[in-house]
Amino acid sequence: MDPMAAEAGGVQSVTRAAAILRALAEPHADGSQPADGLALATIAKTTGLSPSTTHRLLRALTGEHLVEQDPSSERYRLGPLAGVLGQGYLASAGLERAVPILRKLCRETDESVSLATLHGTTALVVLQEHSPQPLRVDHLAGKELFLHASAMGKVLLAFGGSNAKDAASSVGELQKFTATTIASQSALARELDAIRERGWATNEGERYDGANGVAVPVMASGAATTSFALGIQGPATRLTAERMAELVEICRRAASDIAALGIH
Amino acid sequence: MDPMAAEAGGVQSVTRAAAILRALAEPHADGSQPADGLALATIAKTTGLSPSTTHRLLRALTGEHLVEQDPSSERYRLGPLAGVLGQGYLASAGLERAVPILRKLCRETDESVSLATLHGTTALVVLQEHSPQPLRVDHLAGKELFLHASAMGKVLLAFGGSNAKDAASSVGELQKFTATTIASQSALARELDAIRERGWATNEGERYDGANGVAVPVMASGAATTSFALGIQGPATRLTAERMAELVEICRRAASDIAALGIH
DNA sequence: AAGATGTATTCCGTATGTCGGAATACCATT
DNA sequence: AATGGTATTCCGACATACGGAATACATCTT
Repeated sequence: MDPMAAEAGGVQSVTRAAAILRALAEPHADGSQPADGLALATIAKTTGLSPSTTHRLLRALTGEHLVEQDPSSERYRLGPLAGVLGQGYLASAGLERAVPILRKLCRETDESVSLATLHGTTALVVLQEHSPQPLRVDHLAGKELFLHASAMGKVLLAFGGSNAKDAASSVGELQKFTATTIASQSALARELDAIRERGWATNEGERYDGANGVAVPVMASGAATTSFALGIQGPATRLTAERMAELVEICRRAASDIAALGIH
Repeated sequence: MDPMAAEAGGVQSVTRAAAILRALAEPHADGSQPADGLALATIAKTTGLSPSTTHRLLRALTGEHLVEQDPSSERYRLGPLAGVLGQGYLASAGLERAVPILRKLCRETDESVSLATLHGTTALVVLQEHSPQPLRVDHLAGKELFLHASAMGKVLLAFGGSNAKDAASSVGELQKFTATTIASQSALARELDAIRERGWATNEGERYDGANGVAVPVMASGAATTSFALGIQGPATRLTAERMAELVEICRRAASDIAALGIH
């Protein structure tokens, strides 16, 4: 039906169900608040499905506990099986074993630490340890970051396996957030080359003013590519360019510890 | 096809996909190890689907990043979208806001603390804070506990809304794990009545010898039923019957703080 | 090395399960 | 009471997904 449906895949009823799940997982969209629960009509609109199809799929998903419906408000939200799958992902990717390493790095640096992986055209935060300090920069695990406007994203592009130009163009349009956001393909490609050269990336207020970060790839020794990046985030006041350069070493050590775990 | 298919629900292709996801999420089954990744044949066998159907569904799921396939071993495991959904569940249920409360309770008691909800015929651990002590009892978040052999499970049964007998019979067969495991419906029903009476439950080695626990319901003031239980777990040496009785009060306070958040 | 299992993967005609418009039921407003 | 906006159910037509069998591939066997 949808002119630009086509997509890759096999069973296009699973695809639709996945679209519904995605819609339920993201609170963003048009900037609305947490707004616990989505109405059927809302889901139908955002997924582009007919209300009756949406309802049928939701029934099936509810039966599987992937979705649950609030008895009073009739709104839908993700169900407990989604929670099980989330933990299952961490376990099956071997990521749980990385938690202690992140925690240690967090304690040693007193800043927020996170691990991200390439997910489609975004960097997905899969693990996160919060800085104990009151002023800090947090990504919630599960959050998707822009590849061109985050240290971890740029690392993933630089060490993703394709050359700088292809990687840069794979991101698509480069949304401009702040004065320092990289805005052109060519500038991004140059930045990626530099990152690959020295082995790490920084982000100085490219997404949010005052929020900096430094990231390194998680690579098995000898490997040339990776799909995980380890990063430290914090306020620009503490995470100055000099401090970030200092932190690279300890960060790199933690990354190689993680790589040694055989993360997938 | 399957004689006992029927099931509730609408779209029975989503049901099958969910079965596959469940299979990938659980490492248990016939006691096999972590065994990162499942082979197509294994998935087909455990779900009872034909290999070609399984493959088609897996293709669709892979396209949606709900599943990913290891390039070398060709085995399947859960993908990053599963991680996103897991976090989305916590967020949409409002559970993230409960984390600080669990953490506080954990610090105050020095024991592992967890929050569980009713999921089908099991108690699903949705949040968990680990005791800092080396000897401790941990449930991993995402783990499913037996309702009749855990303090949190018994609380969920006792305050789930149905009367003691119905609740007791809804569990089905009562698997016997240790000498203290409740083994008969009638004994369970009596226990549930007692729990409802005094407002909290304990578990003294009913699942694992030497592992005790105490749990209270998370109920909005005035409400009579709940679907969440807050529990403390620890070794029997530290968590004696007396100590558990003492902990009930602080535990109950934490539970009412959580209830005040408007958890769903 | 050539064969022989065990995989995952693709093909393709059939019929089964799914689609979505329209009718209904159910609440909240006004 | 009447009304607008929900979620939900029906049902016939169609397209989609089904699964047996054929293929491709890789890893053990002899």
